[in-house]
Amino acid sequence: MEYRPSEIEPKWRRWWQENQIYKVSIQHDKPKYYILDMFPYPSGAGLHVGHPLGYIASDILARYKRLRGFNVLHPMGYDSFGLPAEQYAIQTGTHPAVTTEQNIARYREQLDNIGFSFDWSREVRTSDPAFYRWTQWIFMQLFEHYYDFSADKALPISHLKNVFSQSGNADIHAACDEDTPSISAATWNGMTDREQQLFLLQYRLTYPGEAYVNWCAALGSVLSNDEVKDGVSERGGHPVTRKLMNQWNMRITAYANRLLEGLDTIDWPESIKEQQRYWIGKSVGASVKFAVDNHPTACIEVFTTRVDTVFGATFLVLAPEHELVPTLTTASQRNDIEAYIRWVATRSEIDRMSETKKVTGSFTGSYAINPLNNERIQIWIADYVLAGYGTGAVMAVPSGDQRDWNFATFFHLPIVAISDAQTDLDKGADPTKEGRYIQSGLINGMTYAEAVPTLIHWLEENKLGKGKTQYKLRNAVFSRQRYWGEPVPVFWKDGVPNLIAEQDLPLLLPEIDKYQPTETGEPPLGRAENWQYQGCEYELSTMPGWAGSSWYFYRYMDPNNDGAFCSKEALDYWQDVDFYMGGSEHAVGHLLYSRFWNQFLYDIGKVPHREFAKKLVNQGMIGGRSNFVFRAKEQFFEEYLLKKVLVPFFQELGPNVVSGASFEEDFTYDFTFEHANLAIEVTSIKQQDKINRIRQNALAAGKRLLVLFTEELTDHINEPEVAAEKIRRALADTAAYTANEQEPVCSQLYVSHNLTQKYSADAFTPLHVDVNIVEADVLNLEKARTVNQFEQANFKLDANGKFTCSHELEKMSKSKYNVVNPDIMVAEHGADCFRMFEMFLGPITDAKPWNTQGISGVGGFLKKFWGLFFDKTGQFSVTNEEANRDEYRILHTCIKKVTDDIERMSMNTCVSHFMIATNDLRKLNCNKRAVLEPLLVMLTPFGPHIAEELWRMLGYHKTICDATWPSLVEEYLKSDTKEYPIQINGKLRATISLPTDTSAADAEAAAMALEQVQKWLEGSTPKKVVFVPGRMINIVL
RNA sequence: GCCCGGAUGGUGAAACGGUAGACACGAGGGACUUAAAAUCCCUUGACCCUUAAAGGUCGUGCAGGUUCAAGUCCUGUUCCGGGCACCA
Repeated sequence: MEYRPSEIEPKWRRWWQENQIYKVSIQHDKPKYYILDMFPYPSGAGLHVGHPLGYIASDILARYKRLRGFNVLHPMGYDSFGLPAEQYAIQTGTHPAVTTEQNIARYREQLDNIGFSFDWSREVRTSDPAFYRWTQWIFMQLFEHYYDFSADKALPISHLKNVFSQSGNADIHAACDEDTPSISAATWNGMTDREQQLFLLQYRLTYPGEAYVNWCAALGSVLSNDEVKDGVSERGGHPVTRKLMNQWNMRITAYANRLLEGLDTIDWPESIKEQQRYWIGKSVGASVKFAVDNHPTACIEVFTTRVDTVFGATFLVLAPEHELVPTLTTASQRNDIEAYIRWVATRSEIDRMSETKKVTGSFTGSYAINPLNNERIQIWIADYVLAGYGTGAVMAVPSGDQRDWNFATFFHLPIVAISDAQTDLDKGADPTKEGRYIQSGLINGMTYAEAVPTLIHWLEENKLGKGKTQYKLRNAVFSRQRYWGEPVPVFWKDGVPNLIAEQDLPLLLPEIDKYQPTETGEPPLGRAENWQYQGCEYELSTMPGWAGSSWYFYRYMDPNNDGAFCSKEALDYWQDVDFYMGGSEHAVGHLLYSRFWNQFLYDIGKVPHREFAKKLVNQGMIGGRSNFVFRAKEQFFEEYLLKKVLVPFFQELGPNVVSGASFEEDFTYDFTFEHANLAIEVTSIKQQDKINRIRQNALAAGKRLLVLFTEELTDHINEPEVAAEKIRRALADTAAYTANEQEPVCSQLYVSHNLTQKYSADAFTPLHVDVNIVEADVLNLEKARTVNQFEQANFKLDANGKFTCSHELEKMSKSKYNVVNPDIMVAEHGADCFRMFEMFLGPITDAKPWNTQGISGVGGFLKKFWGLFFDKTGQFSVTNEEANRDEYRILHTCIKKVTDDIERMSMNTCVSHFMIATNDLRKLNCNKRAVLEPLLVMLTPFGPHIAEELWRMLGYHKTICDATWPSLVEEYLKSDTKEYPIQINGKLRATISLPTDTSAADAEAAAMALEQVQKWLEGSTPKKVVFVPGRMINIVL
């Protein structure tokens, strides 16, 4: 029986579905394993071959874990709120829900084709009210909580109210707005309810506040930074202004430290963790207050991460915008300072950012007092200090900071060494933390670790500073002025936001007439009629894309629960994600925000772990690989004529044939036969104007003219004698003008890429060709003929009868004709082949271009594997005979390698191991159940369809998905002998077969006895012989 | 400028510090066939030497180092990709 994936694959997919093979439920007698893929946004373009890369890898892991006895949760769903559907709605009026539904149907069809083991009964969609009801519910919990630094967790607002009424906010150590005033209990108790509510907003974990946004009036929307290019919108080029808007925010900064520390507890790629660390941007340091000489009330506060270098601070630098600058500028310096400030004002942000070499600055004339040593140091301003960051002032330590060193050197300011480990201070700064401090007052002789706490203690004692931690992380804007998102469950009363009652959830997205902002600039929800809560206005903004994706992984555990986002029972069993697969582009968006929400849900006792995903793997992106065909230009035909057709004429007629200096001159001819007074012109039949002109030209010059159409040359491209014959006839003829009377068949000629080198580069136009009609850079002519582009084309094939294309790596995009739909791959090669091929491409984490070159190798493997189960006549033939040692060795080698490699997600090498085992077993003609059956079980995660089919043939009636992963018997891997490599000075010179238990002395003796070794020894005695048992022998001369 | 990756045959790639290039594609040669397809077998890093057998030199971006032994570890450097941008 032949292997026919197109027959067996749909059959088993149907059977799996009908028998609910992938439906999972809580099973307390089995360990759980939760494997999650980042869910896709269902875009209109459908799935391309880049998407399934991660899905296939996680599916292999899921099926593998199931075979190993785990109860595997492996769900899929859709992040179905999003901008593209809304933009389509604005253009066409189609409700985004409709578009989304269609796109989801298409995604589902494509996903189903690949044979994934998703439990579709658990599908979630973020735009489903049954889902977003709980997104809204979590929002409400955030609103009802604040972050208490003393408890180091979120606590209910009601607790905060109690404390306020007892003792004000003096003793509350909580995350709140920067400018929150201190209040006493009396003040709090004296407030009206409205005043109290407004005051509490400064503490809530989600709160409305003013924020600057990129407002584009023409598009009626807020744009992200990268949608704004050069001050105008990327789409349409409309003006964009900074607009202050009332926006909901998430107080993620409250969790900055926990988000940072949590990174150390999870097995995520280091690069993702680094990006998150950088984003959070924790700097531990100290603030130091500098008094100013002659200005008793002024005080300059700086933040430094290197307080240990304070004795090396030889000047201060303020941002030009710093509020103290006018005060500190002395009369004599005023002109300079003002000129400098004016100059800075003319410089754009870009100028300021790109300038890194030139040192600029200006001295204010004032001096600060270093509080540690009472030295008078100059106060400068410079544009490298930013007003918006920290305090807008830095202490400059030229011996420890290169930028400060540059500044000091340029302006001849003092450079003071502070550590005995600093070197080469005349050449540059040395930021070392090694050594012991010198010229550093109270920390002289100390190490870094001793100096920092000493200094901070001293600063705090003298009230001249304190230890301080800063974060770069800002609170996250949560509002979007859009329609297609979750409504915020808030109504406004008296300028105070209030939550709607929990039993009124979900707050449904209202129907509106148009998906654009209102005429008054309110979000689209402002168009909804009679959309009010108890007579009050609802919040009109919606939630951002990351709202639903910040917690969806819990919904899969209990997708249909309408009493909770997830039941306690489900959470107790499934706990958290064991393995999360997705793209690294979500490094700080989704992956940071979902960690934040999870930490919060943990604080309020709703989820069991601080981190929701133990392990994360990023799959690499798949780029497009474009193919090009080469269309012949006129120059090609001229060169062709010269090389292929005119050669015999040269031999016959010698120098009487002349070719035009440049083929494209209007007033010379392509070729001339002087003796016969005949000119030849090569051109397209479409160039009637040109033909007429040349014809008149020839007439006037008294020359006879032969016009060869490129199209007729194309018709007979492989028969140069046709054209040659024509020239011969023209030479013998007397007619003044000759051209073809027949209409040529072909209009264009395409030349195989490997032939194009014989011609000049100008002879062709490279054109994108749809990669779906190209196999391994060879154009499939049959398919090509059905494409418009090639309807009237002729193809010049290479010597092997093939038409080759060139290739280039580009982004995968429709316009480049390099988008590959997985459906096509599945239709052509089968889902199992497609799955294994994607894995065979290389390590899962590597970015790589899509290239189907090589897929035939995987197809060939599957055929061979299938063939192991059949005899020569095509009859299914598997025997129950006992397997021999060689056969078992092949099997168990494969078990070991595949098991190890799946565990470390090295799917590409797994495929290789299957190939090796199959090749080896074929050589032995092994068709024994004892070997083939375990091998088949191992193949199941990779090729589930072929595995299920052969499993039935082996006589089983239940699915192979519940078979048992074979266990390794080490005994079979042992062999009696080992082929030892023998190295001389580390270079391989010979090999020798020795028993595995050979002693070092015996091995050495055996090696030394070898003729090849003796040759290298030349009678001398080796200095040393290294013997690594089971590895190698190295003889050192 | 800073941070993080990467660099191995014609191609995708393998390789616990221990026989570099497994496995596969492509290419070349051969078998089967009336022929083609399919299938199977052999060769395939570069170079040198040789009738052959065999042998040698070089080789994992480049230059050093550690080691009996380096694609792998260390230092420096070049190029490519990604991220961030004067963040104190």
